[in-house]
Amino acid sequence: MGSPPPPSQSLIVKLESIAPVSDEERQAIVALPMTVRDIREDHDIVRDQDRPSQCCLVIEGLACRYKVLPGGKRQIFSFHIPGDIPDLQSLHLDVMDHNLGTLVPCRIGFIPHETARQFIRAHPRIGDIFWRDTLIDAGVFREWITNIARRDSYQRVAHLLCELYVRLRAAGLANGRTYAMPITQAELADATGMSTVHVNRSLQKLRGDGLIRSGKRSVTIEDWDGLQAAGEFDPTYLHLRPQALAA
Amino acid sequence: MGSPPPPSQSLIVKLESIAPVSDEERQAIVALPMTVRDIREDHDIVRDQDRPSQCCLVIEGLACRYKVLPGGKRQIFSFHIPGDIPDLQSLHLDVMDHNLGTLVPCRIGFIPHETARQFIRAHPRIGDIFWRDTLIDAGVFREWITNIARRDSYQRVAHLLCELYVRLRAAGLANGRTYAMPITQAELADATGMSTVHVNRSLQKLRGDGLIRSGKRSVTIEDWDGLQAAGEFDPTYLHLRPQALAA
DNA sequence: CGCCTATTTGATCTGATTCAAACAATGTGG
DNA sequence: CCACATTGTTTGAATCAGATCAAATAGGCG
Repeated sequence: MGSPPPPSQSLIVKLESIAPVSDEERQAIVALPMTVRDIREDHDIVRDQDRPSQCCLVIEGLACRYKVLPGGKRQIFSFHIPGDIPDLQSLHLDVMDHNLGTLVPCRIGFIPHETARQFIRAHPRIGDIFWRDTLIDAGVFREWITNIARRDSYQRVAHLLCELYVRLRAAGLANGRTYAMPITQAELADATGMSTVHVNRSLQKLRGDGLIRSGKRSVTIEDWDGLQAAGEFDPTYLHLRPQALAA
Repeated sequence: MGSPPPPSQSLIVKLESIAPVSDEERQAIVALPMTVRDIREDHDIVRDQDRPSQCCLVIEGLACRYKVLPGGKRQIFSFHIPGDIPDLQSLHLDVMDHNLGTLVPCRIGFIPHETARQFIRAHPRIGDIFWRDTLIDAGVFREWITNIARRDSYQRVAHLLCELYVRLRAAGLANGRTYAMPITQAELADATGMSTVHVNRSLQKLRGDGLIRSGKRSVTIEDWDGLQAAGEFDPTYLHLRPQALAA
């Protein structure tokens, strides 16, 4: 029913989840020119050492930032859902220090740096929201440091599931207590610094404890309070506005 | 000889290490009004949950960002040397999601948010450098994630020592291959997600392997190539300008 | 149906933690 | 200037969480 939402709809929802956006600004975002491209699963969008000339907006799908170490091990730094601009940093840091890749088939919008810069100049308040967004990113990284360094495997996985849930809910992408999670256990392992085997056992324990149910590429939270407690999860670091947090 | 440098001198050096700064901008920075205060060792400058109304510049000393977990464990996210503005983020994120504290007696400059905002408006290019700086912060966090999640204790400590060295050198605070490191092993443990005991043993091994010498609150790098190799250290993620990197 | 990828299970091994105590360095007050 | 307290470093022994290795099972899908 009705025409499909413009590609920038998810971006508007995202920005509104972290700061107020005026009508005029909303319209400017809708008018923001971008090239939309579909990218297949497990494909790099931007690579370590690249010097991107555009930013990319996740319109549909799921992406992640990661790095591959000399020994071949992979570390995932963050997952990116529709509305995220994972390489906003390339506006100010010319050379990439990590990769950005898809986890599932994605629809990605590309915005040339020059366009983005003009846009920020014309709408400085949105520029500030962008800055704010990159600062939240940094907060997420700090939380991941804490998670990996100081929590045991069970807590780690619980925490990650909480984060995904709250972010997806704020983006309007959760269905009650259920959300799509097309992430393999190997990828969860690369994100949490654990082995696949142990991710599996931790998930089993979370299920056994009645905190979650996990089916085919999706998760249902059975006991939200319990899951938060298990992961010592406190969403403050996501700096979401109250309405996005409650959602 | 001559008068002491103005408190903003370290800030200028820092900004120049990550982007070019014009004469006019340099003068504006020197003129930037700030309140200077000496803060004693092991004291919090800003606390988790605070809503700061000013940013702080490390003029002298060493500070760190950290969080304390429910169980009482502490995680250190970053060390901050003269020239750093560790809570620049508070300009855009009203509530703190971590603490900022001193590790040694520090001289700190406080710049009211309103002043900083006006300054950025008047000197947008410096605003961009500030943004860039917070993006580099995020890069450092990512590297710490990698370090903690994917490297063993020996590598972790080596990597951290490399990072400190390169940053201090870029700030003009290294003396050849020697630099002040008034960080206890317990603090190194809190930064690397290890136990004090193991930090100690890793340091001993680094010494035994002839990579470093460490004396009273200082470190001397005996074998720079070896130390970098041991820690898989690659300074790209610090996004320093070539001249600052070479220093 | 058969191939490929993802999940699950079991057994073993190890890097790092924990606990406990000695030792060294530094500072403090008498 | 020394006794004492305090904080940081070092050492040893026991233990454990999680990695690793290996193999079985379960889903998707062409």
